[in-house]
Amino acid sequence: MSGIFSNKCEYGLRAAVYIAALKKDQFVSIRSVAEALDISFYFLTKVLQTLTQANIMNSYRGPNGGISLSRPASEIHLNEIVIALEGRRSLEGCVLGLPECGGENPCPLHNRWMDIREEINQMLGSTTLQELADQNPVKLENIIKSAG
Amino acid sequence: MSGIFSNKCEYGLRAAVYIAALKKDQFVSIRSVAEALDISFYFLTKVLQTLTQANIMNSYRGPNGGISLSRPASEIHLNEIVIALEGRRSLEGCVLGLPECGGENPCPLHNRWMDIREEINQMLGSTTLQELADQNPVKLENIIKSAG
DNA sequence: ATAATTTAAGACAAAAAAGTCTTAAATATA
DNA sequence: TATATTTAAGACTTTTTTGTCTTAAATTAT
Repeated sequence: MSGIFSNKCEYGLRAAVYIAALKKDQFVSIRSVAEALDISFYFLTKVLQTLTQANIMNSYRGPNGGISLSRPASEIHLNEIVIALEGRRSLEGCVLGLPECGGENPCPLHNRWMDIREEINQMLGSTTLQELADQNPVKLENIIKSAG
Repeated sequence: MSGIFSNKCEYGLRAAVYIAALKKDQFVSIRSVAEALDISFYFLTKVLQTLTQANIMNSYRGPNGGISLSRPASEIHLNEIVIALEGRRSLEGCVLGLPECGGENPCPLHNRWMDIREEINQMLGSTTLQELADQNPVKLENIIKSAG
């Protein structure tokens, strides 16, 4: 009974927004992110490794190492993060899970779901980390631990 | 890496639409539904038990027993099925999984996601099994096994 | 009554997701 | 060079989801 996305994906999105909001041009340690967001350090490490492999983040080892966005926050869209962590199926698949479902072979919910899927993809594909990082500070604070 | 809903929920939706489309006023055996939809009989039994407990279906044991919709298909909305099988959080929760997120305490994605959540709830809350069952037969056939 | 059919309930098993830990590799600094 | 710091990789454990099976209960028909 989790949310619409997996924990992995929720954590990845939260971490990405957090890092973007720091507006720091050095590496940020995963440990500090994990503590700020109240996420298991070990698990977050795995999640961010995936984002690094997907070329969304950069990592650097050693003292003063950590992770950073691989590009300006204005060039990272949320759908990249979701696809890296959740897979394409979550954004492109049939609601009923039918692999054959598509334009010429629509399931009973196909058309109705298409509209929603479009909206989701539109939103995630057009929203950048920059936009989220530039929001009202109240909204940003709500992803960090002290808010909970 | 599954779809937007769990397997349980996908199966429940497919079975409900299938049963509605049969337009049969007797009980339909779970076994026949499982075969038609190519879903494990055992697992489907569990899923439909949940829908029966949620008062969406009726069941009856013994020869000629099986399951049926507990109400006219025109009075069963998709959101009921999703809530019964997937939980309220999937339709009402924060995209980032933050329990505190809400109107006065919005996460960075809150407003954007609200719009989409609204659409999803609107669609699922207004679409009935009847409407899906009355669609173009091609769409209906695509939930059954022979289509795969 | 007896046997056959069908769902209910609960135990059980397998697979996937979530989370933890250890060791290795890279890097910086003393 | 030696030590400390930090991510990478992979083993491992726990929890949840998914799927299977067995037995019980309800019901029908013989």
